[in-house]
Amino acid sequence: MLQARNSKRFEENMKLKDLAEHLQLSQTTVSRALNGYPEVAEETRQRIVEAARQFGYRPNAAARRLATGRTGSVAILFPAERNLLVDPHFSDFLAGLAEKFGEADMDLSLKATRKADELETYRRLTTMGRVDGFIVSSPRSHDERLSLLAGLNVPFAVHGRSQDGLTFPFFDIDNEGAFRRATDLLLDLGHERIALLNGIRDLNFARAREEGFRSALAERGISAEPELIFNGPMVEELGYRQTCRLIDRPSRPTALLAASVLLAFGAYRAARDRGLAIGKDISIIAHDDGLPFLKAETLEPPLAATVSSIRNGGYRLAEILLERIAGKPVSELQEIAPVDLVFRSSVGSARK
Amino acid sequence: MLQARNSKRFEENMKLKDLAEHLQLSQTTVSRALNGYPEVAEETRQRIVEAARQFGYRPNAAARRLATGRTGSVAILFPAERNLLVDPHFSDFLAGLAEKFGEADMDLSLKATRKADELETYRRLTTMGRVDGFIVSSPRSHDERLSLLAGLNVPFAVHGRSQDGLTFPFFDIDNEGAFRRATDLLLDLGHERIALLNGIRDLNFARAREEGFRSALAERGISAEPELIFNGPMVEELGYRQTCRLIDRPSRPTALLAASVLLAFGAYRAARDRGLAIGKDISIIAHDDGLPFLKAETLEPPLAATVSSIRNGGYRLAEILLERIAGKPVSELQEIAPVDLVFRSSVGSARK
DNA sequence: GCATCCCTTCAAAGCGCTTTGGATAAAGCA
DNA sequence: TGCTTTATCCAAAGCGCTTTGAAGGGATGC
Repeated sequence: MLQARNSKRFEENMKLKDLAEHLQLSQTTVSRALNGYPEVAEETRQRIVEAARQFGYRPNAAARRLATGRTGSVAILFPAERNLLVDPHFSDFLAGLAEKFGEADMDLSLKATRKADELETYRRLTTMGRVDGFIVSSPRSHDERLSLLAGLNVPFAVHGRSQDGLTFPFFDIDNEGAFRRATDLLLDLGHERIALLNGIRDLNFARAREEGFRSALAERGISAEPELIFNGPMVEELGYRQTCRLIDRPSRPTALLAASVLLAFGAYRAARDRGLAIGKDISIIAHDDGLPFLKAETLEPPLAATVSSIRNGGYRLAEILLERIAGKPVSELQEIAPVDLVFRSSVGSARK
Repeated sequence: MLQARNSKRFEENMKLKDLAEHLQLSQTTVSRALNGYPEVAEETRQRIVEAARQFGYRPNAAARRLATGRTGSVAILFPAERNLLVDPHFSDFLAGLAEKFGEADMDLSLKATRKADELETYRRLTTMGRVDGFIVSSPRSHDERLSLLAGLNVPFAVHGRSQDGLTFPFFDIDNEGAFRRATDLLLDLGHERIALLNGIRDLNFARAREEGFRSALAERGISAEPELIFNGPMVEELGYRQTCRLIDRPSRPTALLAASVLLAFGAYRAARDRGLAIGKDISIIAHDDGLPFLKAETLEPPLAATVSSIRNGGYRLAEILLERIAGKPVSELQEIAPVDLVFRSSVGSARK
């Protein structure tokens, strides 16, 4: 707790007061001129702006924060245990956030918290007034973070949705529709034993994708076989292992739906290992988040996919949070982006 | 520029003044008690701490910042163009930073800036008093960020070093030594045509690694062939492509030194494609940053490596910056971590 | 000509904390 | 006992901005 006293900052910069004195104007006028308020004569404003530029004057952030109550920063928390940062989906999403917040000159602060401290951290950051809002990523179908934040009455925006009937700003893609259509495509091509390699079960996007998958099957009177559905982290390794397992079954699936290109990449490796021709012996289709280092279209054969850039998602969600902070009503800040389905040669008709 | 007036924050929280009044004490005493200063009677402190806990009092961050001059936040800038966040080396490093700064309750703020704005952003954040310090990553051998920051007189800590003879706090690993020893090992095993798959040329760590490589060769009277040295981003794809190129040369190298497990992973794929037995027909050794999803020891065959966790590096560098901010002299904040060399079966003796 | 308005500008009051420079009372010392 | 220390606590002065409430002066309206 003990803190060093008397730790004044670097060299002294020019202050508003100094600038005002130099210009023979009041601080009020200078402040207003610089912040774009209308009650300043245009000529005066010019003078002020010019002088500020010349002296390199910059308003002190802490003082401004205290006076306005706005912090100019938002936070995103993530579990320190799960190595989320290393998940390229998350990183790419972060990149989108950082880009937009950078443009808006807002600080995006990253917080690793242990699971046990997470809710308390939201509470603490809020009541200390350390942030203007939060980005929440990877919501679970039932997620206590959301009700907490709603209760704290602090702006937040969610990457995805939840199932607990709360109302909040979010950006999501049409996961259910995407997977329904992808499944439909496979069904149209005559596939009936279709496997699903999905994300971690609790996460809402995985639930939605499974729902889309199931409902497409159900419409044709097919019920999903539990053994053909896998839930887990979306990494190459698991795509490989699960696909091996599936291929080695007595009645192997003829098609495979993967929740990430990473999983599909593993599936490709497994198929090759087992000597199966992708697009012929086994069809593979995946959701493509647009990860820059693993492009669906450059795989061999090119991978059919439902596509939606997760990085753009981050960018858009940042905009949503900014608008929320600016006071726009929640009802106007709920966005569901459609997902394209791109047909490529990794899928073909079922060989009976 | 125009900003909404009158945007007061969420519900009102208890303030220091309220707490002091309730306790019938002065703000001074309450503040001191809570911040661990000695001039408060222990009994009084107990009362204060208890009351604070009970009312859920939290000091307002902006007010504290203004009063102390400390912001409680540090920033790391990265180029928006290069998709650095998606580089797993960077992400893992970030994870280490986030962990330590989280423990210290410091905000770590991520800033994507365009190359052209980068220096100006450092300047702006500093003079506005928005940060207590900076983390600088991936220094180039000659890096203008370092001289700028030194001139701004703001604390910063560098992940790596540079060649321009500046003095600053840093954490680095012994890149040169690591690669010298790895090269020595290969030479001891009889290899003479050794290739180097390295990182981007401008980056200082790549320079150091090449230096280590060259000096080991030079000691045995061998001079490095330029065609056997590759510089570029450390991704699987390039490891694959470059290794293919090397193998297809008339006199192919018998050993390969890679600056990342990702590059080595690509090299493995290339060797397999070309029907070469790793550890026999071609020896491969890499630097292992400890990326959690790609473990050198689980590759087939296990990959020999110089190892040093980049995540721990991030953690340690965060400590260094914190100590710098707390006033510790630069000379005590320069750390070069040794690198272990782990022998595994991906290297074997040269077949003549 | 006088009252009314608008356009500019200003002085001063916060924002909620930390910290300086005492003041008071109790304790130590001679 | 009288005086210096020491241990506690306090009032008030910032920190550097934004914003409220007012005022001065020229233009307008009748």
